[in-house]
Amino acid sequence: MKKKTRYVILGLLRDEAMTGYEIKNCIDRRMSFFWQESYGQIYPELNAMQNDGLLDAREDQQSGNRVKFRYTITEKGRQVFNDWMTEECEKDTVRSEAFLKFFLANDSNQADVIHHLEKFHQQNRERLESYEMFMKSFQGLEDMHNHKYILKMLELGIRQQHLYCDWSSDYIDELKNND
Amino acid sequence: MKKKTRYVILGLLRDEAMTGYEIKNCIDRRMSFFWQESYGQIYPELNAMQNDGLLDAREDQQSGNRVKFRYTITEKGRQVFNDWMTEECEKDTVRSEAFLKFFLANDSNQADVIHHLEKFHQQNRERLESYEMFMKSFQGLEDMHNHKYILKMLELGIRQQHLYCDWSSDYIDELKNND
DNA sequence: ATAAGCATGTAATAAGTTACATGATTGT
DNA sequence: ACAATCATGTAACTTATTACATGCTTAT
Repeated sequence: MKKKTRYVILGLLRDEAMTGYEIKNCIDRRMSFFWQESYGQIYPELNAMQNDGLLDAREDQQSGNRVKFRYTITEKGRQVFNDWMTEECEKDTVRSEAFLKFFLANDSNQADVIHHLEKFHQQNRERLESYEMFMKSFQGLEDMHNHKYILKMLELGIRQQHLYCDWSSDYIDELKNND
Repeated sequence: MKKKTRYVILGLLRDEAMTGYEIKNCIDRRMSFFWQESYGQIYPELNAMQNDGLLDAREDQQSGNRVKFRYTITEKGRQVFNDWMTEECEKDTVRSEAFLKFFLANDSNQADVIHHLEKFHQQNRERLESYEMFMKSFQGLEDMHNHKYILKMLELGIRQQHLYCDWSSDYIDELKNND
């Protein structure tokens, strides 16, 4: 898959100016169930995008000789984002080691499968809770309409987490009662 | 994520001897919702694994000067696979361009979102059908028990596809009725 | 004071895709 | 005859992760 780092950045900056660190954080906290980016992708890309005129950087001088950059999207940046929105989507790339193990297991691996299922269940419950908190943070907001698209994705994320939790918890019971 | 190519291969070869081409095919048809591998990963890895004594190759001489290799797992290969089964799972890596667009959209992209949702719905319906066919191919088999683990994953895959289809179809209706 | 989190960046390494090259077999 | 699918492999390229380096700010 072609790298999409610049579109994620552009998409997030449409709403508010952000630093590279905040961008990374936002992706990790809110988008982790369908996307990830590392600092090694984000920081060089921010510089390249500024170079291409897609972003403006506001330099926040902190005390000492350290600098902090808060980026804003330019008109050209909005254009590039909207052009990408129009393009066809490439196929997903997914790699889940847990699913791989679940799929390839046989009876000789039952104990390992139960262990991985328990971990899987716990992680998905935690993620579910964090999505529900994020969802609640929207409740009561005036400009709910502006967040319609995020909310719809969040709804899907929550339903997916429910599915994963239910499935793994039933599966654990089945395997344990089989002995 | 560390590459897992050898474990996928090992896992598939535990059940039956396969060629590299068949391995790729199997991953594409049955495991695509949580895993993918390309020929550029599979063929070099098969040679490395043979070198490491994890596989034996049976050379199927075809007419002409072409050769075809059917691989079998060795005892050492089974050991390596079982050791991996015991290891903790790394975090998933997922990249879905469609989800990214759904999440980052706003009203100015509504038409694009509807288009991508329709494509998304269609692709997921097709995938659902192919999983249901694969599921049916197990029905009536004597050794159902041996496929318990695959069936459980298939069940999850089918439920996930249902969720994606239902969600996207509702979402399309919502967006269309909003005009 | 000190730990956790905020903040930016690069270089080395690893992983993964794609295009290319080749040719056999099977079904229509 | 022709197309689709079976079949193997490599080289060039792109993408992504990780470890390292540095130092500020905020809350306890």
